[in-house]
Amino acid sequence: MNGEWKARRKPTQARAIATWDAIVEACAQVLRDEGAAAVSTNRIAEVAGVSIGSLYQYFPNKESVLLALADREVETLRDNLEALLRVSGDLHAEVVVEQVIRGMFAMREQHVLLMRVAQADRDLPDMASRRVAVAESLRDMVRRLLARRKGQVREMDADVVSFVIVHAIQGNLQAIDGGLEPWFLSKDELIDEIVALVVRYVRADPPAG
Amino acid sequence: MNGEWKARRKPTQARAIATWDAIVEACAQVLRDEGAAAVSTNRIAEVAGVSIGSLYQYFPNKESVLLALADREVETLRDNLEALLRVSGDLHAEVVVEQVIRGMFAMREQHVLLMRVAQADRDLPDMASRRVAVAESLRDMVRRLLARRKGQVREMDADVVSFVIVHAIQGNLQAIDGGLEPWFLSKDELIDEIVALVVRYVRADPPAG
Amino acid sequence: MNGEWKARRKPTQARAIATWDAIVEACAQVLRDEGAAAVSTNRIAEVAGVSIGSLYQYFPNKESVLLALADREVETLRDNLEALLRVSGDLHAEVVVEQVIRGMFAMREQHVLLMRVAQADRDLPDMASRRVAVAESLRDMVRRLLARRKGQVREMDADVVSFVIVHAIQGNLQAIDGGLEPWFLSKDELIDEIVALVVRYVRADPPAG
Amino acid sequence: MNGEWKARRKPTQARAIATWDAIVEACAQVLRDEGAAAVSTNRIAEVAGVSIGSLYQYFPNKESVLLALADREVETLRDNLEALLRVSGDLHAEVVVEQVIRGMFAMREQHVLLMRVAQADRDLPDMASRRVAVAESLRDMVRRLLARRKGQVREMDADVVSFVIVHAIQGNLQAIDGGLEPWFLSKDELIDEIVALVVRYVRADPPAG
DNA sequence: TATGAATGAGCATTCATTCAT
DNA sequence: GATGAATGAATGCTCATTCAT
Repeated sequence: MNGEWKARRKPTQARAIATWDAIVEACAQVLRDEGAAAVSTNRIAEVAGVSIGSLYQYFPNKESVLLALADREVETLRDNLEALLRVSGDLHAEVVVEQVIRGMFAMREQHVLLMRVAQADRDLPDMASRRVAVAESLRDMVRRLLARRKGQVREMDADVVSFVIVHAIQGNLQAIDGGLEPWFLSKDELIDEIVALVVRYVRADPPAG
Repeated sequence: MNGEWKARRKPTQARAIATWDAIVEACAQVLRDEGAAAVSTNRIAEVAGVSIGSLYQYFPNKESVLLALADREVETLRDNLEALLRVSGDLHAEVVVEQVIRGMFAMREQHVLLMRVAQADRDLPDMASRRVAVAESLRDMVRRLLARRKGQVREMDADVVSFVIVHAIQGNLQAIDGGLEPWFLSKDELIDEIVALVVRYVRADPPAG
Repeated sequence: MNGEWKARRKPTQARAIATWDAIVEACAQVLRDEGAAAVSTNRIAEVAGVSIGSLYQYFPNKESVLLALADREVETLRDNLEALLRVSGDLHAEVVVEQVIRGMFAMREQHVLLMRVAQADRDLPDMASRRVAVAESLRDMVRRLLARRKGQVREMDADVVSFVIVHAIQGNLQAIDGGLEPWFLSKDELIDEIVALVVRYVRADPPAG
Repeated sequence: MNGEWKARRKPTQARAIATWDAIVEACAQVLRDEGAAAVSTNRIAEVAGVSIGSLYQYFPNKESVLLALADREVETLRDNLEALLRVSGDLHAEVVVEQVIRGMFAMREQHVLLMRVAQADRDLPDMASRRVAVAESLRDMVRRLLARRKGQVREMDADVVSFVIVHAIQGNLQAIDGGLEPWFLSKDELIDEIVALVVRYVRADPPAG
């Protein structure tokens, strides 16, 4: 172990960049196809088609490769969220909520990887900040969506509500790709139900009486 | 690796049972006190005060020990849930929801262990069934609580709703003990907010018009 | 690296002792026959006819093997010195000095090993104490020899004189087995000359005038 | 490994000489500041501010760099000795002996580096010749000092005596900077005592009777 | 039945050296 | 000539598992 969890340097020469990317991508691939337990520097180098020495030229240790992968995934997650926000326009709340959830769902499928990385080394201190980054990005998106619909939703603390929503959705999505998908519930039905959960949570209360 | 994930046998003789328990407890202890990375058969045997040979007399491999521990924890989780149900009586919905969430929260704190085991070897196929067992137990509790309050809640599919509720809660609790607890939200406030989420989700809709 | 430089434990079972000894002896052999650069845990285990795992069962790291070897050599050095003292009887100073030097010389030849170990890892902090132990043992022997010949030698500080003598001899012996043996000087002539050096150093001064 | 232990060539162009020197100096620096274990071609090149490729342009392998450094140090040692001889003039024997020892001592302190190099790779065959060179230089100096004082010293074989003297001194100096400096003896006292050793060794014998 | 000595595949990491640019 | 990306053999060490006693 080493104490440095950052990549030694993000190289600038073309060939070096290719190697760097190949290593991170190989890490992704191994994690995706062979599971967290199979992630070893030797395997990564092998899959990357690169010598073990090259791997250590760019990364001071195994953890730093995982961290680099996590950063890459956080990056693309953010891009996806921006795209989602851009298209969500001024649609009605229920529609947009469904869109968001479907979006998160799609992202999840696409980013199981990130979750695996994040969990793969939960003892690794710097991984925590990546988990925070993911949560923050999602929460930020929800906050902005709600802000655009001031009239349609009840008065509430945007920070709190967005936190609860994001993690309620995450919890349900996680249940599914953790293999907990139940026989009585299709993926689409589940999404409809989560929409109901969220919409009921934020919609304006009926006038008392 | 071995292909068998079950304990070789749950022994019946008194001394053998003691040994078996000591091993599982040692596994729990190491996991709790030294972290998932420290869990090794040699360490478990050492902490259990048992020779490595004895460990392998009762368990065919490392994974089976973790599985046995998971089973033990699932068992006590179920007991805790039963207790919760017994005391929840006929309280008003909001009160009981809060109770349930606090209960789940307490259990989580108490059962971090189970979560750690469950995650510790997510590649281990048989661990999935334990995760299912946990989810099922929780869902069952929620279903029974809702059933007792037919009048206070809207018409709905108990299976679906209990699924969504359990995982919405789980997602939020997970966020907290994953270190995502945000500055703007105390644990108690979060619980209040989850109560709101659930209550709004299940409460009878106001008459249209 | 590990921080522990001691053998994990000196075993008591017969088979275990045999393994322990085989490892230390293999270390000696590699050091003697293949040089300090060839000393690796894998090579030691191989030469010992033992698996690498067994080596690490008894020694926490490479350095501790070298240290154990150093201790073994210090031990036999002490035994040799005791023997030398026992036979030196009440011989005349010059004779006994020659004997001592020949003794040290013989030991040196026999203990090149110890010197190699001691130097092999001079960065290893605990090795220093072994070097001290060697020097102390030799000095102690000289001190005792001088004490027995009070009348034949001048008045002097035994600590100081024994220190100077031991290292003067060591320096010359070292020169030889460091490959510095010169064409103009046979080993025997050198010994005679060192005898002269020491005898002249300690003999009673002629009465002034 | 390569079989060639000499520098590929000592370059003649100004810029090339600068590079060559930078590499040797960097080697010295690493050895001095970071210890023998830290000496690697990559580190040397880095400290020299030179690419690893350039290092291998001038030196066929790592050992040749150490050898070049050893040569440089032998060179300055010789210069120092010449200076010492020049100033020693016609002083009385005891005074000059003390001066010599102090001189050797100072040189040792200054040339720990050389000793470290010499020891750093004692398996390297060509390093032996550098050790010989050091010994020869010192012996030569002693021989010349004695020659100038023919009348004050006894009849003796200059080669033999100078050899014994040099290594007797070396042995004692080595003891000190090997960390064997004892509580009962200050550095100055030790030097006084070595002076006594040498003076008694070479002084004319009293007339028999 | 219990013990613990022994095994060895496997992992993270280093470093001397080469060679395309 | 200089650069530095790339190589890969080798090293220290861990840990699940077996088996003789």
